[in-house]
Amino acid sequence: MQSDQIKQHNHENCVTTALTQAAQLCTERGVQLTAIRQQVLELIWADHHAVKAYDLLERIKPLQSAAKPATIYRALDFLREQGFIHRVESLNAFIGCCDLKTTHEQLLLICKQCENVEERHADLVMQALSQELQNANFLVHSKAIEIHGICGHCTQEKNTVVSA
Amino acid sequence: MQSDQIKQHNHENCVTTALTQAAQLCTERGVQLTAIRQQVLELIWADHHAVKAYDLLERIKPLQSAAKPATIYRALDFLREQGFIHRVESLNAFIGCCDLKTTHEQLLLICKQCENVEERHADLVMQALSQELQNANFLVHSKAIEIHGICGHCTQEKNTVVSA
DNA sequence: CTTATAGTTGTTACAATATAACATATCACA
DNA sequence: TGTGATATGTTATATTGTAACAACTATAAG
Repeated sequence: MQSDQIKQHNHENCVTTALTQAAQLCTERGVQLTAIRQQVLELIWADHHAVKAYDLLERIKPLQSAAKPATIYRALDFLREQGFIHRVESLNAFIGCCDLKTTHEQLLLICKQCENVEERHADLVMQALSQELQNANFLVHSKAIEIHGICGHCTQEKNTVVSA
Repeated sequence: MQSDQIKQHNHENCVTTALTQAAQLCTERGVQLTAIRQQVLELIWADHHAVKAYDLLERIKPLQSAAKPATIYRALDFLREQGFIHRVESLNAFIGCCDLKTTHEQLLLICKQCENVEERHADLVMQALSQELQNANFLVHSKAIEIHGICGHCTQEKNTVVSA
């Protein structure tokens, strides 16, 4: 409902771009973007919400009537390995990665109200974080940085107050 | 095994401090640190690893033979509400909070090898993050910042290299 | 004291999330 | 066209977490 107002972007672009880039990267890497994998990726990109594995399972059944949990989890594993999606740890859910070209470890802003998940590079945060980890002599394998709250669009809806 | 070497601190202090402070805060707040809740908190503080709910269930059974999943999850809910423990989202597990006095949202460094979880304030990171969130006009409710990798102690064990 | 009430725990059942293991099918290239 | 690697089908089960309602306990007001 209110999430429609948030889509001030042409979401078709997101989907098309994501799928095109994924297909291209798979070719480059010599891995297979099979029908199932592509369908799962498309379903994840249906909107900017995080999607749960069993929801994906329900949604893919019209296309893949034999689909079982393993079907979905395997596709998700593949898509994650290839860096096409993120797992949102604090939601047990998955979102499409907006930026297949550059880095992968980003800030996720998760709106409790419209449920949209926004990915941000947040270079300064990442820089400070790298420094901190270096100080700690900690060798990073992966990062999960997930912030829950209310996004700008949703606060504006209620308050009609725009801060700077 | 190797985690023993990491304990270059007297862990008794951690436990005692945590339990004493928790008891005191409960009194101040007029909430009850019941036997079950205290036992769960103690079990969580057994070491600096994140503990899973069903492991806690097994461990508490000698003390509370009637314990069921709900027993544990209720205690965990209470301890979290009071800020005595953190949930580690990316592990579906729980750790004791080292700092009951000040802020709560800290950096968690999770070692894949010794499985210790270190909590860090990382003020500069948090500062940069606050700025980023303000820029995004995002109203924070909670943060999960979890870094997986190899901790300083474990890398030293292998390499005998100490960086600065 | 005693009794009302909020808070806590007991108990059963089940929902939601995820993986293991092995059989079968398909792809991609020699 | 056969062969090894990759992907999928299938069954079963492990793991994590909640719902709902009954029974008990602490506490504090009368």
